Amino acid sequence: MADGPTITTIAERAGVSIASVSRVLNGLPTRQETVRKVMAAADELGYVRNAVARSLKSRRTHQVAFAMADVGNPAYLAMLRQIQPVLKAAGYRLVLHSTDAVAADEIDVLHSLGERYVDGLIMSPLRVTEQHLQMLRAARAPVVIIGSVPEGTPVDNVRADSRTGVKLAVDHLHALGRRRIGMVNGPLDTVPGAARGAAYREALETLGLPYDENLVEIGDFYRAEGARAVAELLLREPGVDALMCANDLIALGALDVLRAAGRRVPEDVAVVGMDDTDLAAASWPSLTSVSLGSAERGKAAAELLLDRLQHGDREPRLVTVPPRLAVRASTTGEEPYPASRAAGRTRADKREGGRS
Amino acid sequence: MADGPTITTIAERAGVSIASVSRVLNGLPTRQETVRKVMAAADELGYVRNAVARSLKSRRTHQVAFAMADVGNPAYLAMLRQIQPVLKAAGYRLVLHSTDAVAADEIDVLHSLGERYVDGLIMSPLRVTEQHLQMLRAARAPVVIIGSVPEGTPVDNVRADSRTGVKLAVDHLHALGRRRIGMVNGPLDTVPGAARGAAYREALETLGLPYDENLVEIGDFYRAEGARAVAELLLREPGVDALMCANDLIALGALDVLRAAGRRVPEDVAVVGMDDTDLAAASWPSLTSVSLGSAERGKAAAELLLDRLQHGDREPRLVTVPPRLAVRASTTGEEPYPASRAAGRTRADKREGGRS
DNA sequence: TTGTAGGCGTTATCAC
DNA sequence: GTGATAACGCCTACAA
Repeated sequence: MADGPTITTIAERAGVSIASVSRVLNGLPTRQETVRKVMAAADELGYVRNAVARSLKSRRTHQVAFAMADVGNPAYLAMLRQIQPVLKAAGYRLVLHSTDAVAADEIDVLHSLGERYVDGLIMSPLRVTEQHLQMLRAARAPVVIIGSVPEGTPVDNVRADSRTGVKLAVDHLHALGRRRIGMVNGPLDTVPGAARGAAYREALETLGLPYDENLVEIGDFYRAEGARAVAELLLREPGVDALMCANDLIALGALDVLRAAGRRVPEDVAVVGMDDTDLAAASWPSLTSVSLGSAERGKAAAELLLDRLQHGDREPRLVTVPPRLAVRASTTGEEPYPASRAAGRTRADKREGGRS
Repeated sequence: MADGPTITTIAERAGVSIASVSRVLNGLPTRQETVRKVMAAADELGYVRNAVARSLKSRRTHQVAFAMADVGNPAYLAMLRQIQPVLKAAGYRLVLHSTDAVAADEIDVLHSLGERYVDGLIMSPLRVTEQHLQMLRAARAPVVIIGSVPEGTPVDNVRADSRTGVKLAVDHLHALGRRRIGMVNGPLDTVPGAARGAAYREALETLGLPYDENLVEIGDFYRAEGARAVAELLLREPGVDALMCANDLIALGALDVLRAAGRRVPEDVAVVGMDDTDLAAASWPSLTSVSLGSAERGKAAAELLLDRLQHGDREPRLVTVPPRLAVRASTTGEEPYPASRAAGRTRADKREGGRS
């Protein structure tokens, strides 16, 4: 762990100036003989460029930050999985920030952009406050926001469409003949909770189904809470024949309770989750789930940022990623495993694999 | 996105020298009046320290890298989840490397330590080659290896104990009265495959059970492969009453096949997985699984690295993390959900939560 | 207490 | 082609 060699060390050893060393190292036109001497010296010394000094001079760090609420959340993980290779391919390193869903931490990250340790930032904030917007307008480096941001904010923006997503699910249930479609939501004061609740109501309306308060239960975005909520809903509305759950964990809780209550899924009650996490494919019955395109959003965000890093100031762009319904057994009754194994590994299968 | 202010800008504005600015910014003894002027100027200009310039001078980046094979693998994710907060609390940023299980990429990361863009590295290599060891000996920054490394290698080392892990599981099955305990393993030419296979044999021996080749089936570490392997094993040995699976995905495949074959779990066949991933708690029946302590290993690695960053050269340390058996319904038949919901949220529940 | 000046390792602009 | 030399932004003797 001795102090590494610098271009000065090489210059001395090769008997040339540091300018020549730098030129050789950067492939600028140089006499053949000089090139040889420098390369030889560099090799012998095991020289490696100092990235910090480089950055100071070039004003580029070749690092990009990704800030999200929680590393463990599968939705963010899906984004990360897409962002990483895109950045890597373009020669950027990834700096990871976990903000623990604390707004102050997000502001902090935005502020730290001024330290110039990264060339840009991808951020997926829990909600966008006025303070966020202020910081975004003053940001010292390009930012891509995954989420929604008011028009006119000078950042690229990637959005999901949970409204259409909920509609896809409700339509699917309706097409299967379900007419008493319940909703198990998370808190209404969260952005997704509010959006999904409204979308549910809207979807019913479009289908000409009545909106019935008794069919709606609010809990939190956890499995145990989902279970509790469904238990109460069943008690109040035994006739419910389908459940639209605001995320996969809630849906797993629903499966727990339905099983315990002796209701068959999907014969008696069909269940749909949301986010299409790995858990959806692992549960039994496997869970039909609305994908909001986390992976696609991550990829789009990374590409937007890279583009912006090259073409300094173009107009901010908005990308909206369409949702997709991943149909599985909890609505159709058809299990993909092990029957379809001839068709090759599933996506979740490959993802989870590895010699851990 | 105009060029940010520097200490020079502040110095001019405050009418003092850059040295004074630096002193104020670093809290060194300075006259009150000067402090005021500098702070005022800094505030008005929205000054933020340039981390790159700082690093060049101080030779510290306050960044640490974590290199693993695949961001999507739950075992690595569990490590990441622990590493992140430890580093953050100590004021370090996290740079993430995904090596895609390619040895050359790992060597690359080791080499890039010479660029000095991080102060240290935590690496979980797929396997440790001679080239790895060479690079490790020549590493230009402290490294912690999660995995096994020969004695004498000058790096801190954190290990799992899959041998004891398998023994825990086999003992558990034996205690439940199972005597025809099969094993579904991954390829024997992988490190975990070999270790787990040997441990299985050893565990049987200790219990005085015969080792029967017919009870062992080799596939790969994926769900569909696990299903295939179990299907063949069932055909060959219908009397099998327990399955030790080399990871959770294989175990999920086992559940699929057993269900399709009309075998009850655990009444007819008990199933144990390995790694104790989130999937184990999501499946039905929920999966008893051997935790190899990914989370603990991550935490230990981060702490070792931080310690090393403070106390430059102490002796390399070795930490071995004990395995733990997470008992669930696939062996005991007792489902934690929703019965135990009064007991509060489970670990997996909290982990997965969030307003995605 | 404060300012001047040198250096961290590179890159880039000059003359030569 | 090549070699001094001046930045990049910050920290820190050392001198005043």
